Amino acid sequence: MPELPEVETIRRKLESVLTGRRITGVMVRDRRIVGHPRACSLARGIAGRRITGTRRRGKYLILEMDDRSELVFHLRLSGHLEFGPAGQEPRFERLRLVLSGGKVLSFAEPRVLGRVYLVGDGSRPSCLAGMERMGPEPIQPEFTAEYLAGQLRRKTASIKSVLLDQKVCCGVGNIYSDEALFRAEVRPTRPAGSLKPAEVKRLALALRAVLLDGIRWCGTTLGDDTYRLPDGARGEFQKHLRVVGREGKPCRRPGCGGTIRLRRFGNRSSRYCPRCQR
DNA sequence: CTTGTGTCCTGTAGGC
DNA sequence: TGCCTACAGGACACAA
Repeated sequence: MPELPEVETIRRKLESVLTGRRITGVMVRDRRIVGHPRACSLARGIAGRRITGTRRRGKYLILEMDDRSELVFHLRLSGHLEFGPAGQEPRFERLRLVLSGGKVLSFAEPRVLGRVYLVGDGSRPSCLAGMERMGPEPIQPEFTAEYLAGQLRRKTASIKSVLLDQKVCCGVGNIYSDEALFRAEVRPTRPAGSLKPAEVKRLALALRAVLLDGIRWCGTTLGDDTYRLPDGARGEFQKHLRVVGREGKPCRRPGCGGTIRLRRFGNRSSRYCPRCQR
């Protein structure tokens, strides 16, 4: 699932190949993926524009246009962006941008949960309010142990669900929250407000470290599903996961001897080592 | 405000 | 073989 490291990897790959290219054609193949404005307005609005750069905010990927408008993608669970020559469009393609130089950027999304938005200079549609309210990037210096402690204070919800709250730490999803909690030796079911200062500090550092590792290894491609780089390549971070995808296997911490457990609470699954996460 | 639950979506895996 | 159900889960609406 595309989380911060996956979206950042996609952004870095697209930055070099998209910047300077003009959008010569737009094909909305499924209008349900257009979040704002209407499909026809979005198509009209970006046709003929030149892409001047890319940005990322949390799990949102933003293409900057020469008229200061922005094309904003959210890949949700199964969305991916594919860049390549015309004529090689992927399965489940929902939006196609035909680009100068004979290239195509395809937004493919089997589950139709992902969205694309066109945001004009200054205008802020209410459907993107979530992006406006988003907390700091966990890989930026302002994401400190003190900040995190303030966010966790007096909260009774599980630390796992608080980590998934984009207002607290944006870009974190199910995979990287489990991995960060393992590295910090904190059990996902712990009430957020019950973490001791040392645990909060470990968690802030672990979040940062695991997200940077994820970027370093170009994201996580589990099995054959979903996440790929824009050229179809796989990420490599799945080789370095310590709990995700390791249910029933021995804990990797030297001398631990525990077995990684899978537990469902709320309506999502968590993996953790019951021996070293307390 | 906080917290938990349901909903959107559809392909795929697994059971029988 | 083929049908059916559970599951994957990010964001948000909504209820308590």
